[in-house]
Amino acid sequence: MISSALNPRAQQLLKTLVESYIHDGQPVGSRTLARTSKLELSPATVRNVMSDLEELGYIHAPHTSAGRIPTVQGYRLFVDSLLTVKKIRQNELLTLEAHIQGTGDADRALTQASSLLSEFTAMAGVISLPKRESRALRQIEFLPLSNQRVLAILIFNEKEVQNRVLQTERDYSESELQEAANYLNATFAGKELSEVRRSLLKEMESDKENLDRLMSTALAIASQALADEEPEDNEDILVAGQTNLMTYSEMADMEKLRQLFEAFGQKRDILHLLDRCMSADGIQIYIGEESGHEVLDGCSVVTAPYKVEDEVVGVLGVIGPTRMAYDRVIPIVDVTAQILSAALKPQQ
Amino acid sequence: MISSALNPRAQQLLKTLVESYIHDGQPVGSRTLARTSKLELSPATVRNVMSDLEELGYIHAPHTSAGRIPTVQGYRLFVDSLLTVKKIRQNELLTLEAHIQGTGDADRALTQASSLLSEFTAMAGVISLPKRESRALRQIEFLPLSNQRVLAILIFNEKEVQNRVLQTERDYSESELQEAANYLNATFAGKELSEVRRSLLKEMESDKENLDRLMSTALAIASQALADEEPEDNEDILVAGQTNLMTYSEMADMEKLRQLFEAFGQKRDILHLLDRCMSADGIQIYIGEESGHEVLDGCSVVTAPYKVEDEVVGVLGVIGPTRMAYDRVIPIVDVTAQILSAALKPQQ
DNA sequence: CTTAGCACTCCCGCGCCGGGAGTGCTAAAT
DNA sequence: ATTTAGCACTCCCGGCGCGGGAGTGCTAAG
Repeated sequence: MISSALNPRAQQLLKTLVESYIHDGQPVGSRTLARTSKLELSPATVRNVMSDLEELGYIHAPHTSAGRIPTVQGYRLFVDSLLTVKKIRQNELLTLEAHIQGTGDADRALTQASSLLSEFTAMAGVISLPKRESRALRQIEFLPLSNQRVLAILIFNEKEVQNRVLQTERDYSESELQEAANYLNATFAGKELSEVRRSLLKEMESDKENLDRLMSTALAIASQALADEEPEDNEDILVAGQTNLMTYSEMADMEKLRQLFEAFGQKRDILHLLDRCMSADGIQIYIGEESGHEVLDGCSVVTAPYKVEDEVVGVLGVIGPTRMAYDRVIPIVDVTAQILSAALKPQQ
Repeated sequence: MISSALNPRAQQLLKTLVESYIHDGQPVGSRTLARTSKLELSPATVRNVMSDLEELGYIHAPHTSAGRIPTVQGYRLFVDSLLTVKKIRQNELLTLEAHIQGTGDADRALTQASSLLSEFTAMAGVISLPKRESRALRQIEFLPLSNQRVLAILIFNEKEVQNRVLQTERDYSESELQEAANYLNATFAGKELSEVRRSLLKEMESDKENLDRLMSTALAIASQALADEEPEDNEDILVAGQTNLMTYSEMADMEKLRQLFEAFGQKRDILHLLDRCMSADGIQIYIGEESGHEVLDGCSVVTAPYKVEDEVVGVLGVIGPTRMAYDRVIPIVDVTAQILSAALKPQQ
């Protein structure tokens, strides 16, 4: 038995083993490993080291007489301290800049990011939509519809528009609504949404009796229009290139793949995972079971948060088989996050 | 050789054969067929008939000594003139009504329709979004943004809201925009979009010189705001439950399935197919290669158009393996289309 | 501690074989 | 003339055994 801290030679061998397995997907034996690693060792020596590595849980053999493949723990050690990441390719960098930074449209930038991630890695690209916290109400409009319904249009910040149909207790005339809107705009424009809600409530509480008709109308409708922020809508993700995953032999199990795709569709699980990555402020990697989600068994997730004005607002990344080219994927995810952050910087 | 019109007995046998194959997915032999069909015939007689059916191209044997399976032509004859469709199940009917008709929201009704189609058939549900032709402009609003950009909000019909960011030649003040909007609303509200565009152009042409500042502002911005209708946006489809397809053994070919999913993602091909179904005004079925799209090889598509005010505005349907329970699927698609049509009827 | 040698294990592809299912043909029966 | 029984034949499919190859663990020598 050997001390559980690995000596440099064992590390080097583990590194080459993982690289070799990632490269061609087959268990690596002592002979190949002896040849591939720069160390001048005989297969027999290598075998001894491999035996130790197995005992420590970094690699394991699928059966008695096959080579070894990395365990999750092995991958973990590999990405944490053995990996030498490559530089991102020049043309990839240029394409990312052109397609993400180029467009002024934030939504489009997100879509592009996810889609380019999937394209460059040949796996699935994911991105969580930015949480928009400080939404200043800029303007509010009401339009009467038939049957006691009112269309409310809310405009936030620069150019975010939201509209919803309200069911009201009676029909309102156009001018009535116009007045209400005018009042609300005068009172609340430029204020934070949460603040608006608060003062709205206060106002309704306090002056209950001596409200004039106009104000009571305005408040009644406004409170409904601003009621609960749509709960799920901003909790959302974009997935691109999921079909890429179908080309990997390790994803051949149709039923497991189905469940994975299902998870992409439901978005819930994936979203939770991405949310967890928000806290860390660099590259975050979940290998296989580490994610804690059954469906991601056999998959790894590489993510990086992206920021607006130095505050993390979302996460992007890729999902693919555990056996992925981390040395290429990591810089791609990293750079994409940076470029996206730059692209989302509010104009001047 | 037998006359190419099938005698009743051959038809009956073909019918039972297809039913049997659809039911358990295995080539049907003469013995089973003789037993299953209500006709009192010996396997030998059945074999003779089967031989004829094969010669006519309705069935074929995967290899010398397996039973027969229907060809595309066989399926075609089956659905065209042999099939006896079942009644839709009561609980399915109720669920459809509750979830599609129940909600007042048109968008939600479409999503529900597609998703219920997939749920009830255990295949993929598709629906093409309704083409909205007569879009009366109801109101138009402008808001100034930074850097010579203007946010235009267009409201159509009842409650359709659209917004776009315009790049203008100079900055406009809020009041300037307000005036322009007022003018436009007064002039064009309630008119057809196409008509608005036409008179807008005419006005710009004719009075070029003696326009006052207000009108020229209004026209300049409006022409841009209404410029080209977003070209692709309404050309869209919803797909639900594609993962269902992964459970069918006939979809086991991963690469083909990948291409199919890719087609769902691109939407182009599927959309074209659905568009073709718009013309027919009842159930439309494409079996296997009949669709003309390579990716749909081995798949069948069952569609029905849905209407608003007696005019076809879209198509819904399901996509699944050619070997599907047509007798159950057809009424489901049919009824769903009817319920959706009813649900989309403009209120009162 | 490293290495050569060696016996051993296990997978994998291959060919073989026998059973089962279903066919087509022929000749007899209706 | 159609239907049917009988029969030989074909083909798939699963199981089996076999040999080769790859890789291991152990032992003993360097």
